[in-house]
Amino acid sequence: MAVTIRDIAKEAGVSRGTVDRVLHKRKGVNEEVAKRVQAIADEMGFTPNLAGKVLARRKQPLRIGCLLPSIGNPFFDDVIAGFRQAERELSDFGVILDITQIKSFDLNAHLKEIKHLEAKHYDGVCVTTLDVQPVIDAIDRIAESGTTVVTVNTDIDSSHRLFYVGPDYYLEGKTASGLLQLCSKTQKRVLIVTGSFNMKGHQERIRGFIEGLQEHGADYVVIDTVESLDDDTIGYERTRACLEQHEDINCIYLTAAGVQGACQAVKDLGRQDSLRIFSFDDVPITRSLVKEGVITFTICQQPKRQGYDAIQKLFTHLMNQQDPIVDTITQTIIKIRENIEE
Amino acid sequence: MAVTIRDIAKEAGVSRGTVDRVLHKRKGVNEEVAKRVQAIADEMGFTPNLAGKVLARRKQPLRIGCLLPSIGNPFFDDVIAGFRQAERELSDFGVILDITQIKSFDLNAHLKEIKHLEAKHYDGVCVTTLDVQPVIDAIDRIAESGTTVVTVNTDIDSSHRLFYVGPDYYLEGKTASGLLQLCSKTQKRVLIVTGSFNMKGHQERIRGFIEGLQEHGADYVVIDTVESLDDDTIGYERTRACLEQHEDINCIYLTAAGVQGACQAVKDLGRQDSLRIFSFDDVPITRSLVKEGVITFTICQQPKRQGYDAIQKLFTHLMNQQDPIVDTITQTIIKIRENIEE
DNA sequence: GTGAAAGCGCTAACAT
DNA sequence: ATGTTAGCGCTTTCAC
Repeated sequence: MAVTIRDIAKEAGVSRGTVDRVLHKRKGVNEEVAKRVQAIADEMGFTPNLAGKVLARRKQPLRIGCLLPSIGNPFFDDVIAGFRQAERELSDFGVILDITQIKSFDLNAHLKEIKHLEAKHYDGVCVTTLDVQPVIDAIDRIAESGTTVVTVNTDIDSSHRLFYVGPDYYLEGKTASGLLQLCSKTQKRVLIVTGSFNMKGHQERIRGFIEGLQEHGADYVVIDTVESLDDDTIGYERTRACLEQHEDINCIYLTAAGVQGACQAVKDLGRQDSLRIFSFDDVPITRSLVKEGVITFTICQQPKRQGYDAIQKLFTHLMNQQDPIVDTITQTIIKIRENIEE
Repeated sequence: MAVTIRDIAKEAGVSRGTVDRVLHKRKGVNEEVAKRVQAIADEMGFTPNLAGKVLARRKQPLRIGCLLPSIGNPFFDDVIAGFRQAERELSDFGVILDITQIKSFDLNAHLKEIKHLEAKHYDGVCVTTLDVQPVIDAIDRIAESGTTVVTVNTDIDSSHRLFYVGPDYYLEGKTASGLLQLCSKTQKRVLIVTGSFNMKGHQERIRGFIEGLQEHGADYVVIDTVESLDDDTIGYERTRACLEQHEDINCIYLTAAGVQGACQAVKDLGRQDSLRIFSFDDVPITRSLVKEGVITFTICQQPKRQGYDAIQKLFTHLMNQQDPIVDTITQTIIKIRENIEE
């Protein structure tokens, strides 16, 4: 049977109240006594019982605020599903989630919502946001106010976020390069359609891809790299223009959204049989294009797990089951027609 | 704030004890009263609080017995890791796991250990065992004695197991066929090295593979299908014999263990560059062969998740948070050199 | 057949 | 500075 606060109290010859004070490093305890109690607790291998803790502080629910740039971006549906599952499982433990969704990557929108988060004084905060200085400053302010901050899906360069849960974008790119190498014998003539040159994740996917090809000693040439700005119309036009100009392109590497547009250009030009197309993530549009056989591989990052794990880990931390705090890098998942869901 | 037993009691004008009796369908309650209380509970949307339950029944820990044919089979290390993680997370809730490991697939060993499981009268039991009639009967006996039985990794054809957590072996095979199709242009001349014709999982992997090739309209021929009996020496000899006899084999499909032996034969004959090798699972030997570039793809099934989810779901059920009971089919994960761990 | 009370481990408010 | 107590939601025991 596990050690309880009672056991420690008896062993130390003090009351449970005192033990509680010591364990929470609250003051108002004689130093001698505190030391002795702590020593006994350590020695007996005390770990507080979660059920007991939860029940005791049930009137003050644990409030967690989330922020996602998810409006209009179906990728985040799965992250939210993960949030919701964690919330359901933790609802008996008094956890309440507030999810704020904003549209895309507008700096001011992010700053404004982060201000709101700060004002709400959450116990914990879980965000996907922009990795730029003003945002970092705003985040750090929240952290300093006593709220635990964690990042999901996209990390920010802040010493104050407790941990990150998300993919390794570089590895995703490298994995794409490995697959291309396996399924093509001839020279690879690649068109890269990226989302934005300003998005670190997109850039990392390109870097991993290129460096992977180089490590393989692959015979490749990048014909062009264009931005879709995550927009189908732009994706369509730029892809089409490139394909028309370069008859010999045999691979399209799509690092972000705009997939539907790019693939439509391929179809309109009747080139789908002479092209290997790589994309990222498993959203309705990529899924159906994979099933159609237009996209060969789509490389995924366990978005639901990201949401779920981020909240679970945050909860665990807030209940101070102090395990070592490490980032969680989700797996790089290769999906083809056969192993994509449904 | 969530509805509690107290709320119901007050609303119904009875004591908490009575409400508890009704909710547990224990007798000793006037039928009229029972009906009314139940109606009120339903109406108010009562769901019992996990923390409260756990704490109340803390003197009788929840005992779960596990059985795995894992001795000498590193695959199960991850399943066990999943068990252990779940056990750690649930230890505050009074969960205790007993893991029994046996060597391989000897019928009598399985029967003997299942007898032991029965004698222990666990609250729940989680097994990987043989899908044959004597075992099924033994399992059903446990289930009828009031213990909840679930299967992990390999299902059994028993109406009494509550749910199954594990892979879809057929889909794994199909995924392999899809990959082969993608990375080979010429006629596929395949050697199948399976574990045992008696193992349903291995057979399903073959069936999925073949049917997948057929659906693709692939140009293929299965040169031979041999058993390794999960043994490296046998795997070596039979693979070598086949390869020597058939110079034109260009693909080896390894459905089970014996991988090291088979690959050694390939190496000894200097054929690794002219062969695509597919294997299953991410164990030390497949992992190192993938990294070496000998195995191209290894197709995995989230073994750690299997162990973790099986215990978590079992726990949830035993605490009668009655969600709908469905099997959990783990994902089919493609690993290549780039995205395999480490 | 039903109510009342104790207790699981912990925290917080109150008392000394 | 320390001890005592009530109470979180639930189960169980005991009393009526």
